[in-house]
Amino acid sequence: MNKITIKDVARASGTSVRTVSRVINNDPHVKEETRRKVQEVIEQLGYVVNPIARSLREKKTNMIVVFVDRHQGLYWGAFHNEIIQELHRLTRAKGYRMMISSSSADSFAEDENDGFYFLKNGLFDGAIMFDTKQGDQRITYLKEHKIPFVILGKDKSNYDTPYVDLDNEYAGYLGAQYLYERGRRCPALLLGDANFIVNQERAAGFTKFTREKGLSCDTVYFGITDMGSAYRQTLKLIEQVKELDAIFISGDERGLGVYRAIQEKGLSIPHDIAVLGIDNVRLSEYLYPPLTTIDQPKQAFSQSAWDILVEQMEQGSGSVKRIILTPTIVERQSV
Amino acid sequence: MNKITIKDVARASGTSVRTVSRVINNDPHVKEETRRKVQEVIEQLGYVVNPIARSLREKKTNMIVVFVDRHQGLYWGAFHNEIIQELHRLTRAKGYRMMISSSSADSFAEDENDGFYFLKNGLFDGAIMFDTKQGDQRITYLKEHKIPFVILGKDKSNYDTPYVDLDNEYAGYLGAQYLYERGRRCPALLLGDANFIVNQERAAGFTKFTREKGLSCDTVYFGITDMGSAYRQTLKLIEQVKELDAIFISGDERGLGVYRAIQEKGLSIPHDIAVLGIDNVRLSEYLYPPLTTIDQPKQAFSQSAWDILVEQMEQGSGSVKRIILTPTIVERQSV
DNA sequence: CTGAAAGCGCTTACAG
DNA sequence: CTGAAAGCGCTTACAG
Repeated sequence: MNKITIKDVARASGTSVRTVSRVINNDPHVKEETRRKVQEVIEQLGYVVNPIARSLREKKTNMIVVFVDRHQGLYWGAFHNEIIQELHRLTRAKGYRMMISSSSADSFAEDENDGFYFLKNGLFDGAIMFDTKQGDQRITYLKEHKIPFVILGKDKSNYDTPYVDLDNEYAGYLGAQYLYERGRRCPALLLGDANFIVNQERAAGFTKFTREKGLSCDTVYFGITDMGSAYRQTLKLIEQVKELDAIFISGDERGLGVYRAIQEKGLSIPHDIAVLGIDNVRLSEYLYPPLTTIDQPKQAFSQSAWDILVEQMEQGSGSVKRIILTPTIVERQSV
Repeated sequence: MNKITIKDVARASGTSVRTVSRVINNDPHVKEETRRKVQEVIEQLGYVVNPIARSLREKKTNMIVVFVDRHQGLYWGAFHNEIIQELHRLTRAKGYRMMISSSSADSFAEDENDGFYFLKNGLFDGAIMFDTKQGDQRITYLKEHKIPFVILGKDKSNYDTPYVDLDNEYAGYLGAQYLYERGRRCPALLLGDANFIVNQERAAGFTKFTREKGLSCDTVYFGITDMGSAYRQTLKLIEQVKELDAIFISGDERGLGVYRAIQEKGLSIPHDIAVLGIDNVRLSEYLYPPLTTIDQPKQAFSQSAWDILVEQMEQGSGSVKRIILTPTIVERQSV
């Protein structure tokens, strides 16, 4: 641990703490000669400012958190990964630092261990939240305490929370429609945890379309949270529903499970059963056959979220903004 | 931002700051009545301790970082993901908090934006480092400043750095041997960045075996850092080397690329070309056919690293420990 | 069992 | 252009 403080620098350079602070912070009101002298000493002593002391004083840490929840035992998947990468770039460019911590809608209140704890105490200037749930208490907290934040996802419980999200209902609708136009009449939709808003919306859009067309096959399955359950559910579906001709899987990574099940049964994609994903992560392209999927524009997602957050942090709240991105299909060879 | 401080609590409860501090920290020397009173006020005011002030005073933050470097544009893959998950569990159980930040061997020195910056200034009590390189300057820094750390990987430049690593040379050897025993005589090894020690070792082990057996096919390719390059390299290999009968791919995720290339060429796994991975992450099981791979014991990895780190943080340096884990093969159906 | 006070390492009105 | 001093919110010898 470094022990040299601003005081040591002041002493060694024959100036005062105030002056050293000035040069550290690039205040122009310092004589060139003094500045050089101080800088020399800083170099020599290997002084670095203590961000903790600075934060205590400034009430600002220049750090933001992104919260992720656990998914099927893992903290995040390929989609989170790509967003986080983008966010990293963005925050750095603005002189902020970003950390990742885990936090869950369910445990935030009492759990001193939930990463949300940090936020309560001002360790961060703002937060980006993945994986919020219906009626998420954390959102209430953030709003009450006027802490800058933005949700990656949707908030149905409040009108005045900033978020950026895919139009998930449309994604469900679009997927069903795309499959239908390609002649599929008996699609099944596989979805994650029913408590996440995103899944409810995708289900709604999907069902909306199948009802419009009066399809008798319009089953949606929740709780498909990982490759394993996708695999097992697909196997079961193949055995039980004779007319099955398409699987619409929420989350391309989980698509691996459905691919394996179909291929193991000696069936062919897309000839016997078409597969359509949602996400368009890097691996989607390397499934065989390459996966046709609904794109979530990762770049736009990150950029929008960051813009919304920065605005709050730098000019106080202001007007709250919500951004809804429209999904598009990336055609490859699985449908 | 919360504005209630320990002073407010003291005033409102008719006690002193000292006493409030005592109850916050569960000091037994407080009259039961006083404690209750204080706790009531804390509840009522919604007071939470400010960890920044506490850290400044205590010179200890109870936070640790895990550093990850960028890989082919992404910050981490499935393997990192699983380790990080374990680490999360472990740190929480001990009352520490863990954050993830990005840092690279190349940019740490000047780059104020490199996550390593935090460490220099005492924001963390210790560090867990992924992705160190040969002659990594960060290690020198950590040692000089006596900051607790542990490497997930190896350090060839120093004798006295704590790390936990897979026996990567043996992993390379074992893979070649396994393939050989199953009748494969012309394997190719696909590896990531040649600057990472792990890749050099795997190459060495592989070559050691092929030389022992006098195989004429013993090519190793570096720079296969993602699914895309694995895909392209495999395609090229199939076209150019007629006898090719096995691909040994470092990193199961990249295996997706080799699978696609082989299947696209109308070849069959393992009949025409066997595929062997290293990692054993969750998705390995869902490739089709399920991937035979060399296991990295994630649980042992995390537990060992954590133990080493905690020991340093809690009882000062002490003796430095290095742990080498022995890889084993997980047989599935791709060889 | 309880309190007054110093100090952790900074920044910033306020003077000069 | 430069400095002495207060204060950010805690913890902890030191007294009592």
